[in-house]
Amino acid sequence: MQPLDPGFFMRTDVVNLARELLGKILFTHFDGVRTAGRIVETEAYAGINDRASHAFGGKRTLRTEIMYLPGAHAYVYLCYGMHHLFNIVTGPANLPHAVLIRALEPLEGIVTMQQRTGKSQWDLSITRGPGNLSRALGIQTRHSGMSLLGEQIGIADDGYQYQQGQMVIAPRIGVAYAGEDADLPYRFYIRNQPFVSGKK
DNA sequence: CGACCGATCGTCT
DNA sequence: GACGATCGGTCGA
Repeated sequence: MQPLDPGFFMRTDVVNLARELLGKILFTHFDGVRTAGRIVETEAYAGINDRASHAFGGKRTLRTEIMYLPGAHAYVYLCYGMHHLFNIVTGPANLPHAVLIRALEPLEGIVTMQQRTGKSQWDLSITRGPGNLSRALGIQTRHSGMSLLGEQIGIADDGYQYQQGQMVIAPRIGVAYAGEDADLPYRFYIRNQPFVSGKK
């Protein structure tokens, strides 16, 4: 178990990067409590030329300014008024690329995850879907802009690697508003992995 | 199964 | 004032 090379987050090929994040570990360490899970589903958001990206057209607002930070920062925003969606900012400063983490296989702190999500029994939905996994790991919009190279939130590598044949490439979910870009093959997930979101 | 719907609120126009 | 990078429930076939 070791942190990723910081240079990994500075790469400009966000789509490849999203695929390579499959199998890595997302962890949080808040108030002495650690929770972690293996990333099994991601989506790439390719900056100013991607109609599905909050930074499309070079849009800069108080919220999206975080996307323009250099790589290895968290971009967290509130969706539908209730879900905190966690993204990894990638690339150099002022290249607003990001990878949305959509699902995890729980690894550590499962009891804490159940407490945070209010689930009394084992349930696949605990880290299935971007809103659910953020709740399980305690990630909120107040963490937007936080470094992923510190103690509290980060990406780790335990050497586990999925085979190419286990990875599925697909269009992103919930971006119909993006016109043609809604069909871009920017979603990556592990075949037959029960925590992967989406229908069936 | 699939389609639809309500919850809920920060952000931007 | 409108709108979501969602989720979980309901309803009908």
